This record gives sequence, C-alpha cells and structure tokens, in this order.
Amino acid sequence: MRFPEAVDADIEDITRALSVWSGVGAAPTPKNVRGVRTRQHLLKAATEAFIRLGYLSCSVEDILQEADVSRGTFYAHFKSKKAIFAAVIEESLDSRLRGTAVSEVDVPLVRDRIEESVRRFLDSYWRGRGLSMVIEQVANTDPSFRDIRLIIRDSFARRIAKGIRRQQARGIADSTVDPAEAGLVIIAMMTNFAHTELGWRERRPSEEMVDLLTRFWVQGIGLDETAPVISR
Amino acid sequence: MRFPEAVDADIEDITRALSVWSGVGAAPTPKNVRGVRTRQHLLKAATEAFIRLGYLSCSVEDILQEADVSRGTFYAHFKSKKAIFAAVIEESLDSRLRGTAVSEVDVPLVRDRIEESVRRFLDSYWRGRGLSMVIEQVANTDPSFRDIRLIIRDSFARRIAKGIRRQQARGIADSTVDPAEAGLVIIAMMTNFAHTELGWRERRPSEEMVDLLTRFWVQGIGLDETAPVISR
Amino acid sequence: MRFPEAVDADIEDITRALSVWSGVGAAPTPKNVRGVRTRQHLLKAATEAFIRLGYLSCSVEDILQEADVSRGTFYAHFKSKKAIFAAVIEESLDSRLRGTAVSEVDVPLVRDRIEESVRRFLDSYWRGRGLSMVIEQVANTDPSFRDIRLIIRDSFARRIAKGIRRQQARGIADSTVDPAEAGLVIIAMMTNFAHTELGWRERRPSEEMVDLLTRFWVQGIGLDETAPVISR
Amino acid sequence: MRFPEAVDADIEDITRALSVWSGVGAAPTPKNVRGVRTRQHLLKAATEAFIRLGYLSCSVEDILQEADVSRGTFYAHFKSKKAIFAAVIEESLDSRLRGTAVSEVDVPLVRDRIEESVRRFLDSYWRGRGLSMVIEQVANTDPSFRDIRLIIRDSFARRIAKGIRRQQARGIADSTVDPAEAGLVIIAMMTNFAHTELGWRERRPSEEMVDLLTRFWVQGIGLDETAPVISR
DNA sequence: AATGAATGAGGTTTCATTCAT
DNA sequence: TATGAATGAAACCTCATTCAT
Repeated sequence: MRFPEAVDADIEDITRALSVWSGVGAAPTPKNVRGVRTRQHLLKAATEAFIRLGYLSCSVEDILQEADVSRGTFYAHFKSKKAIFAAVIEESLDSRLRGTAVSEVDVPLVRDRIEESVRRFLDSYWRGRGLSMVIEQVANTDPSFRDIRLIIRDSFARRIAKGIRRQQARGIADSTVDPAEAGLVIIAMMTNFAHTELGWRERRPSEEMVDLLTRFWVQGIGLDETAPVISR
Repeated sequence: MRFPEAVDADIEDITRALSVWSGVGAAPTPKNVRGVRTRQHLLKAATEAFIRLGYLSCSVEDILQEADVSRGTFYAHFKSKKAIFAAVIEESLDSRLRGTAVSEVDVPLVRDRIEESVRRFLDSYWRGRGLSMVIEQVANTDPSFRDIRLIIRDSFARRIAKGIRRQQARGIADSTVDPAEAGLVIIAMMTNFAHTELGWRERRPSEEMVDLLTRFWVQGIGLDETAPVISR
Repeated sequence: MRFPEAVDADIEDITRALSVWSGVGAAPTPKNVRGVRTRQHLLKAATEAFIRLGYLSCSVEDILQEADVSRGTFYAHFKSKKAIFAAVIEESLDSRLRGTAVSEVDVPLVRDRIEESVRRFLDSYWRGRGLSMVIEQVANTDPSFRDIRLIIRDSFARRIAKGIRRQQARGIADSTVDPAEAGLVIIAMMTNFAHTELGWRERRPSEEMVDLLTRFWVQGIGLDETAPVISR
Repeated sequence: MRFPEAVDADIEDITRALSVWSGVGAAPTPKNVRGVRTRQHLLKAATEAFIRLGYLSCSVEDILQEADVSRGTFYAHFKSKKAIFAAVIEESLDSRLRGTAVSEVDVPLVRDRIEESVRRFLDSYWRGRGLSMVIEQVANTDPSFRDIRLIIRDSFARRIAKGIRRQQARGIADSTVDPAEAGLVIIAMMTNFAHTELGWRERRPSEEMVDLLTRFWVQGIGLDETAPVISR
C-alpha cells in the first residue's frame, strides 16, 4: 500500500464518526459463534436490502424478510436501523478506501500512474455503486451524516493533494495551482462523473472515460506528461 | 441570451417531466388576486420550509405553519406535497437555467468567456444553494425524479458541448476530445464542487475557485488561451 | 287516478319527513326568475351527479362541476348536500308514486289489472332506476333516512293491501290471508327483484318477468283468475 | 346437509371474491396463541363496531376503542379496514349459508320442507341481522362489493331453483315456471321482507310470517301441497 | 439468543361548510 | 345573487422501536 498510515487514520476517523452518528458506543460483539453468524447474516441481508431499496425506502421489515429473521433478533444485534447501516458502511469501507490506492503497479510515467488511479477508481465505483448510491442518498438527507461523507471525501482529496505537492516539488507540475483545492476539484469531477454516469445511467467504465478524466486531471494541474515515476 | 431557443425547449421538457412526476396536469390558476397572493405566499413558505428541513423531513404541516394557513387552503392550491415541490422547482428554474447563459458580456478572449460562465455558475449556485441541495436530495431518493435531474444536467452539458464543438471547428480546441463526454465531465466537476464546497461547507464563491475551475475546463479541452472571441 | 287522495297524503308525509331529515324548514323559494332558473339547474345537475356517483361518493364539488356553478351559489340555494338531495328526491316523487297507480286501463279481469300494475312498476323502476339505487344507498346508510324509505314503501304496500281487502270482500281472494302483511310481502318481492335484476344487473323489464311476478302475486293471495273487474 | 358440495363451492367463490375486493392475498395467520387471541378479539370488536355504526361510519379508531388495542396492532393483523371487514364477513358466512340448508328434518310433505326452509331463513336472518344490514349497506355503496353480494344471492337462488326443477320432474310443480327466474323472485321476496321487517323494523320472526312466505312460494310455483317427500 | 406481538407518534389527504368580496 | 378562497375536523395508513415469552 501507498499511504497505509494515512488511510488507517482516516478509517479510524470514519469509524468514530459513524459511532457518534448512529448513537452506538461500540459494536457489542456477540458472545458465541452462533451470534457471530447471525450478525454476519444480518449485515449481508441489510446490505442487499439497502442497495435494492435505498436507505429511506428500506424498512426494518425489508431487512427482516431478506434475512428471514425475527424483529427481536434484529434488535438484539443492532440498536437501530441507523446502527446496522453504520455497520454496513464500515464493513465496506476498507476495500473502498484501500482499493484505489495505487500500489504495486509498475508504470514508467507519472501520467500513467494517474491514469491507473482513475481506472481503479472507476472500476471500484462500478463494483460498489450500489452502496455508493445509498451513501450519497443518506448524505443528502441527513445533515449529520454529511460530515461522515466529507471525511471520506477529504481522505481521497488529501491523497491527491499530496501527489500534486510532490509533483510541484519535482518541478513537473504547475506550482501556481493550490494542491488542496485542486484535489477537491479532481475528486468532485471523478466522484460526480462516476455517480451520475456509472451509478445513475449504469454506463460501464470505459477506457475513453479513463482517458478523458485523466486528461482533465493531468492538464488541470499542468503536469509534465513525460515525467517518469521516481523509483522507490 | 445566447441560446434562448434551446433553453426554452429544455425548460419545456422539464416542466412536462415535473408535471408527470407530480401527477398533476396543470396548475389550477387562482381566479382572483387574493388567490394569487395566497398561492405565492404558499410557494414562498414552501421554499423556505423545504430549504430548512429538506423535502423528506418537511411535512405539509411544516409548510402550513410557515405560511400560517389552514390545511384546506393548502390542498385547494396544490394537489399534494409533490405538486407544490414541483411548482417550487419550476419557479426557480428559469433564473437557474437562464442566469448562467453568458450573454452580452464583452470580453476579448474565449478563455475569459468561459471564466465568466464559471463565475456566474458559482454565483448562481451560491444564491440558490438551498433549493439545489433539496433537488439533490430528492434526486438521490426518488428514482423517477432522477430523470428530471438528468434532464437539467444534460441541458447544461449540451450547452458546454456545443461550445467545445465550435471551438474545435475554429481549430482552437483539441479535436481529439469528445465534446459530449467532455461536457459531462465539466458539468460533473462544477456541479459537485459547488454542491460540496458551497452547499455543504458553505464556502462563498471566490476568484480562486473561478480560476481553478476555469483552468481545469480550459486545459481539459486543450483550448488556445489566446484565442479571441469572434464578434457577432 | 285511482287513489289520488291517499297518494297526496303520502306525498305530504314524505315531504314533511324529508324536511325534518335534511334540517331545512321549507324550500326558500328564490325571489326572481334568475334565481329560479339557477335552482332548477342545480337540481338537474345534482340529480345527474347523484345518479352517476351515488350519494356518498358524490361530493359537493362534483355537483358544482356538473352545474358549472360556484360554491357560494350552491349554498345560497341549498343549505347542505342533504338539502339538495332531499329536494331531488321530492321532485322525483310524484311521478314515481302516481305513475304506478292503475287508472284508465280497460281490462276485463282483476288478474289483468294486477298484471298491468306489475308492468308499470317494472317500467317505472327501469326508467328511474338511477335515483332508486341512490335512495336505496342512503336508506342503507343513514338510519334516519330509513324512515322516509319506509313511508314510501308503506304507501305502496297500503295500496296493495287495500286491493286485497276489496278482493276478499268480493270473495275472489283467499280470506285467510292478512292483507297488510301480504302487501308487505308483495312489495318486498317486487321492489327487490327490480332493484337487483333491473338496477344491479341492468336487465331490461320483460314480459316473462311481468308474468312471473304477477303469478306469485295472484297465486299468493289466492285470487280467482277469472274474476272480472267491477265497472265503476 | 343437503347440497354440501355446492355450498362449499359457493363459499370458496365468495372467499376468493372477498380476497380480491379487499386487496389482500391471504390472512397472515398469527404464529402463536397470543396472536390468535388478539386476532379473534379484533374480529369480534370489529363485528360489533360495524353493526353498531355501519361500515362507512365505523372508523378504524372505533374498532380500536372497541377492542382496546393500538393502531399498530390493528394493522399488524389486518391490512386495512376493508381487509378486516372481509374477514368478518367470511367468518359469518358458513353459518349463514349452511344454517339454512334443510337437512335431516323429518317432515312428511314437500310443502313442510319448504316451510322449514323459510322458518330457518327468517331465524337465521334474525340472529345475523346486524351484519346483514351492514352487508347491504356496502353492497349499495361499493359497486365492486355488489358482485360479492350477487354471488351470495345466486348461491341461495340456485338452491331454490334446483328444488323447483326436481319438483317439476316429479310432476308436482307447474312446469311452465322458469325455475331459475322463480328462484330469483323467491329470494328477492324473502331477502327483502327479512331485511325490511326484521332488520329495519326489528319485528321478530313469527309463524304468521313463515306461513305467508311459504304460501307465496308454494303457490307461486304451483306446488302440489299434498306431495310427500321422497325418502332417501 | 430468538421470537413475534404490541405500541403510538407522525404523515398525507378529503371534503362539507363558512366567509369575505 | 354570485364568486371562489379559507377552514379544520376527521379519515386511513406506516414504521421504528419496545416488550413479554
């Protein structure tokens, strides 16, 4: 991984924020193996139900039916609908955040590295578009969940900003660009393009999309397209 | 206005789509001045209530209290909560769509013209951020409203694409860029930057933002920054 | 007419009962010719609306639309929905009650006279089935309107009972039959057959129906089928 | 029982029709004894409330008060007011339809058998007059419930027609009478006499009524009053 | 740990009638 | 006499959550 510490810190932040949001101290881990299985089962069922119906339209009843479990059992494992949603989000978080970090790819140019980032972002979004759309729904509905959404967003944006800063230091990117702000612009562009085109219109990611987004990113920060990656 | 016919056509589309969505044929116009005033009063109250609470959390009751009007009066003027929301949206549409069309500005360069577009977009978003956020909420909640959101989006995107095509024809923009797709990328970037930074974080539009977004737009399509506007 | 005085008395009773039911003292006759016309217009519209929708499902709004008249006008002429319904009923009463009285028909046998009564009853019901069904609806819904329905019913029943008594006196009908009770049975049979078969199933009156109902009536009271009508 | 299969088939038809009418697939049977008890309790309370107030004037609130149960409980057991009404009707159906089938009575004459039918009909109506009146109300109000009412009616009418056909075959009833039509006339007479005199006027069934109705039935179809029942 | 019945606050909508002009 | 806006009580239904077993 590229920035494991940073990502871990962000994940910790989000976990904490989710706790606060859902009003649940800590996950009350089940005592025995049966409990663990039921919990997992519920999480899976809830994930599917949320994806299928959205957070708001998905009633607890829907989750119960999906899981074929009684109401009492549900509330024994999760304090509320909010709580199970928080758990679902948290579970899917690692892969979402780590999956896009460009790691062991061996490409010669910085430009290619960015391209690979974009490609992974789109692919990752495509695979997880179900939950992403639910997250967007809740962020646009519940003001206090919005903060969590912003933490996630900033986690991505900071990574991009860091890259820009490094590139500016090497003299291969326009130094008049504000890295933090440019990170926000890039994340806005990618996030919303994916949300709308992949999520809403269900277009599959294509190399044309990757090219275009890479182009805006690279040109936007004035990156030297011929600059090589510095070997570690 | 620049493309008045096109905008008119889009507005018509949206009005029609809103009619279908809200399940209401046509607004039953009040028949005397008192009725008109009450209707306006209700629209204003609803706008404020929707902005304050969001569409979902805003009950008809909330609108009634805001307007200090009885339940019966409300339903005499609007068939449903959906219907008044549609009316609110429609009312705010003109300014939103027309307000961003670059018209009689006198600037020497194409780049400046784009910059002016960006500036107006941010300013317009800032002023109407309340409703914009509600629209986003509903689009992320009600699948059938999403279509309306997409019509609005595409209206903007098409305008941008049209510009790119003209610039390519003049040889002042990179001809390898797909104008339609680039339009979507640009609108994604601008929309979501505004939504998040102006809407969520309540940052006021600044010249730095304008510069940065203009930069991504201009560089992204490979525009010749020195190309002059063709006088009409 | 056969029993003009009796019928008049019944109609008076019903009018009075309708007044009480609807809570309206007397019809506040309009002052000028314009008022009279509007009133008639409203009555006609209400009749059609009630027939089309039934009393309960017919809102005041429906009547207004049918008449193309404003709410205020409506309430200027009729105190309430009940009141206009009462007026509608009253207006249609004469024909309903008098239309079935066997008058100047020249038939040789008593049996034929009964047959003619049955025929007229069915024909009259068929023509007025719309309102009849509405009346039945209200009678089955509003306990206090039920009394009015019973007055109408008894008016018919008494006429039949009177005939039976006369026939018994002449020795051409079975004297063990209780005339009043038999009248109720006959009116039950005719009323409900008509309500169900003509009203609900929309079967048109046929000579077979007339024959069969006549048969039950005549045989039920043990009438001598060959007995001649006594000339007046 | 006399025609058990036929009655069963009719009951099935009605149950199905009620399902469609109420928009409820199948009653979600409670899963333990407590639930069953509450369900029964609700049914009983609803029956009383419907009888006391009529279907239309009886709000769900009224049922809740009668049963002393919360809104949520009600809707956990029954999907809607329509649904519980359908259940109430269905429950009272068996006894109503089966209770009038002349079974193991030992009487010498066909005439006596009919008399017994009439007696049972009146007695059964008297006991269930509350619900019968509600059914009539709904049938006269809701066009789609009318169909159900007609199925019930035809079930009775067919049974009577069957008897007439058998009697005609034996040569003990007038063969010129159309059995199906006569069945409708007889059921109209009995139903409406009972509805009005027992239901509305609350007169108790008497032997005089039985005699008179039997008389109209027997004479109407031209039955030989001395014909003996054929032993099975 | 699991079950399923019970709760009740909260939401949208209808409609007969009154009132100001 | 006519108009049409305004009223407010009352109806049905949903659903997250609690509780008894």
